[in-house]
Amino acid sequence: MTDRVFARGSTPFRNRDALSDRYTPSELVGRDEELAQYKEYLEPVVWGEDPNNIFLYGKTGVGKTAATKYLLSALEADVADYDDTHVESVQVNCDSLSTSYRVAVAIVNEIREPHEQISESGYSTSEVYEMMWRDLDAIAEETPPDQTTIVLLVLDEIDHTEVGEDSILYQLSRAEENQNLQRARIGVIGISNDLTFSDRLSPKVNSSLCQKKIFFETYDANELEAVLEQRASVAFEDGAIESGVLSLCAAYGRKQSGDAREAIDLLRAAGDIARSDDREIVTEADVEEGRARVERENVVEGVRSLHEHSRYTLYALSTLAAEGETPARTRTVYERYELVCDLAVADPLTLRRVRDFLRELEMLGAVTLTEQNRGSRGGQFLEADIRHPIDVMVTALDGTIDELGAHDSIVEYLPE
DNA sequence: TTTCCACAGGAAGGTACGGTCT
DNA sequence: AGACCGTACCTTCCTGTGGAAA
Repeated sequence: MTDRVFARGSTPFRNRDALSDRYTPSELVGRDEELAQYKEYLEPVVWGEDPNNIFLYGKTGVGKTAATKYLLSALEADVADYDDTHVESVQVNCDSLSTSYRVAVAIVNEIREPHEQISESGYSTSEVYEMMWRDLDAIAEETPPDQTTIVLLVLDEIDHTEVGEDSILYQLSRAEENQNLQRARIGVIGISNDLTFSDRLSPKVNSSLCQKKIFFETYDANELEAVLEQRASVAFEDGAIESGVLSLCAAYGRKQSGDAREAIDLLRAAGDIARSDDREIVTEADVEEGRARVERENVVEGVRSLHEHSRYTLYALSTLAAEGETPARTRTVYERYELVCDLAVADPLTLRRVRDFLRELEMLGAVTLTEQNRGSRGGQFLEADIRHPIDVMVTALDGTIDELGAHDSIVEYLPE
């Protein structure tokens, strides 16, 4: 009777979802100045006037997206009380949308119903732009003719998109002069984690899209702790958090350049550890363990979604590490990589390509690369090493190792 | 100060693929 | 079916780099 697999035991959580990405707190802590300014810039919308284009910038996890969600939902709700104006927001995250074409497709698909979605290829760029304008205008068509329709287009992580002439940002900045829209009035809210992004824009686009700029200051230690306290008070039972836990998470967030999201993720991971241990109290030790676990999980998850040959590269480097041959220069890694390709019965790609893989793996946090320079007796080169213990790499690479067989050097690290 | 090493990584161009349109 | 489109993924070529040595 008692040997069930799942059971609810002790938990420190009251509402764990309050620590999720999707959760919008009822009040934003420590962002008073930014919110006041933001609100002022949105004011014309309340009056049914032409909206400002607004540009938010600041490091990751400092509340830009949260502030936007919070203010826009309030704005949409409050303007609904005035029957001469209708506000609607269209939100698109440009992460992984590196081309204008894809951003435009994403905007169209965001507006359209699921059964009318368009595919990500096949059209010309100008066709997609036309669809975009038509769809934006269509939002206004649905409202009574005497109503002013304002569409706020939120482009989150806008710094991931291209910026050249004819780019989507250029198109958006000229919507008015080109009379692309008949009825709808559009305001663009750009959100960037890259502080220098607006410098990359042409002066024309810059002055139009970055009409009103708001800089989101990095959270200082106090603000960060206040943010955590607020979330924790919703997420955890009273007294479930040992003193010191929050400041430890906050310190970690500070280290990640004031990133509240990282700090919150860490707090959640610590809570998860306590819960899986069937405890009601979260300790500082849980935070430490959570930190290691979060980092590992990111790597393991990341590696799974990598390109096949990128994993071969990591496999090659891991075997070198197991033999104590790291740090190893790119050339050495490449030679081992060629052996791995032999195992895989695959043609090896070029050295140039493997260099790209190594950089990619570095971004993921799986690999460290160090620049070396031995002058005229060796020149410049990179040295690579794995960033986590070999057994973590073996876990991350399990599918690949199953497929290719284990290299002698790593056999001892394989799970039973 | 100049030379030189050994590579890093940008640029350009090719191919294959999954799409749409007529 | 066949013309076109945008993109992922490669290769090839080549310029730039920074410190040790002369």
